Amino acid sequence: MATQVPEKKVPEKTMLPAELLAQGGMALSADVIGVRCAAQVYDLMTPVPQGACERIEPIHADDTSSPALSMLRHSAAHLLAQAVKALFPGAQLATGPATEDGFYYDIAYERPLTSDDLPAIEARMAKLAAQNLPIVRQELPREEALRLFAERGEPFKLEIIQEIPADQPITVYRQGDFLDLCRGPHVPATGLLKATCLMKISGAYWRGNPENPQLTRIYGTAWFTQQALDGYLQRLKEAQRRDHRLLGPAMELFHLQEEAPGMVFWHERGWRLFRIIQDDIRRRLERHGYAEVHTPMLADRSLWERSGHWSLFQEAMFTTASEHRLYAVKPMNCPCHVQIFKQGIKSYRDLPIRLAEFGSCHRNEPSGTLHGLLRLRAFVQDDAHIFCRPDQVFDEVNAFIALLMRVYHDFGFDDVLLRLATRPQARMGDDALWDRSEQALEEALRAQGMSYEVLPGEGAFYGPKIEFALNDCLGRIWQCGTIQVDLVLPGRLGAVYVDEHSQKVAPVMLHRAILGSLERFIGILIEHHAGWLPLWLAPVQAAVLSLTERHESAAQALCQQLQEAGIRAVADLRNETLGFKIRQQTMQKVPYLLVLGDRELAEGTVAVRHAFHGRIGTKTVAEVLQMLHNSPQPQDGPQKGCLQMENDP
RNA sequence: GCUGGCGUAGCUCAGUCGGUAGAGCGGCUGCCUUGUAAGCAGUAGGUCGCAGGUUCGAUUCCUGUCGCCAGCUCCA
Repeated sequence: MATQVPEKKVPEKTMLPAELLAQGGMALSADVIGVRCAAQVYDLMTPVPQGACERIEPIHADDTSSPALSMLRHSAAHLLAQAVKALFPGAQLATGPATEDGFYYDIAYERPLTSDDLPAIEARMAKLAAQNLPIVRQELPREEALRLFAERGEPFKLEIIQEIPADQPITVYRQGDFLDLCRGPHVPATGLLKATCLMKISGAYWRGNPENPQLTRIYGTAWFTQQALDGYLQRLKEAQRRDHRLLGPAMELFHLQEEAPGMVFWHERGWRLFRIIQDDIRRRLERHGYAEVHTPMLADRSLWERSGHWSLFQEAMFTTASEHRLYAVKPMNCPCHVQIFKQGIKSYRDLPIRLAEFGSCHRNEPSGTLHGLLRLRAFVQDDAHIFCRPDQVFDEVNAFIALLMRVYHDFGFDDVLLRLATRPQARMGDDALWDRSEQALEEALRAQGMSYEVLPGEGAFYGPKIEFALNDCLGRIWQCGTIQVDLVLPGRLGAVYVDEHSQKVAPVMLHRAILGSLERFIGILIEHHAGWLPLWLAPVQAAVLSLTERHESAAQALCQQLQEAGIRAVADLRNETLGFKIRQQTMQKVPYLLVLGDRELAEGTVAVRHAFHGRIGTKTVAEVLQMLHNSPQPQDGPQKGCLQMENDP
């Protein structure tokens, strides 16, 4: 971008926030830590350009808005750095920003810092906070700044200074004998940083590039009050309680073990859940004009060479050899689906052709990236490839988004992150087709009334895509659904159809998945519902509990009656107290507990308890069946939404 | 894959400054016959992740390796 010569004849008139506040008739009370001015936050040390905004608003030291917290946390990062420099004088500071709910600082030191070092650092931080050191801002000439940080042995800071555009001032913030390069804003004194604690320590590369030296990253969090900090720590604990890696085995759904890293052992209940989900998706796909197929798990290396996977994806593919031929275990289903498309001659009138597969894929992911069900080496995708004409892309994408949102809604997700990834620098296919494809995706998003984020340059080399992502319990974002335009693969693999002019042309191919991987989706589902799956998904919907040995046969009979009525029921006939059985079934998140004792046998009823909501009352078996059958089913049909059970008791 | 941490009974974890280990829960047996989130007693479980090294002796110290956890990078 060409920059005009800055018309900096007279330096712009500026005023400190305190003056501005006074001008506006507002006194600068002791708890004011900054001001908000035209959506911009200024700290008390930074002059505000006059005329920057009409109205300024003080920010108080109990503000819960994210700019105010960011300011606090950014200062907390400095406090951390100050403590580290005091304890480990040779440490070199890289960067230390505020994050979504805390802050970190990347530090290089002669030895890696470990979690054993944290208590000492934390203690020093508390001491520095107690001293209530004023935080002072200072603008420096570039040479002066370079000299200062060279003197202090901060090579990373020098690198950063050199990248600051020449027309931007260089500012440093000081507190006591500590000084850091920083554009601010910061709170006025370290005394505000009392509700601060260090969380964890890990590695990070300088500038996120693995070629660069690895630094120690220390994470912490900071809040304005101890109460807010405690609340945050409490929320973290809650989130951990939802962790699918703990809940899954506790609910007897699955386990993982080291002989099969990144691969799941599904137990009966988990596999039942898997099948319920698979059947639900299968039913919807049938209604939406998809044809389900099934393709080989292994294919000869030559197919992957033709598809381009061998050159781009080889690292991630498992291979196996037989009779002097090398096979790769499929990491994706697309090349195989193209092979099905290629059988016979296709007319433009045949399109779109939608081939779906619950494709079992293997990818040799780096060991460090594996994470419960959310990141595996073997997983099943609800994959499909739509072969269509360029003019059909919009309709297909439009229909897909509607289908996907319907599915997410039925599974209890209404908060979906949508991202449109557009053409990268390195790409294949001509620009006219890219224009048309990106436009089709964007128009479909608008037609569906979706808000989305554009990620410029993040598209695949073969085409633009829309990603649909969900959050897990720790706020991490996991991509599930996707729809990707592929302008390249059909051509590479020689797939064609005959158009209305009798010409053979390559179809556009849309890769699309709703759940992404069924395994990952189940992991997110468990966390989202904290294990309390909607009734239609619960692997066991009801447990019949016998009170004593006298009630065993009646319990067994009731269980069978429920099963015959299509309810997934088990009988708990163990010689244990009722309280014990209720506790165990509750921990396994079995939604309905049906108790049979003398009273119920005499009355011909059953005592119903909902594991989450508690006692419901006594009902006849007919009433129980009616209640279970009337509970909401997934839609994409005439029925209503899902039974929601959001939290634990 | 990289950096750091961790790996002890089925699970959660304690412990050994180097002398082959212990608790709670769970399991089993018996008692109890149970009324809405853990009844009582007894009892059996362990090559202390795996492989080397140091040592009279290693679960403990060292090295390597595998796995797990957090983050980085990558990704459904």
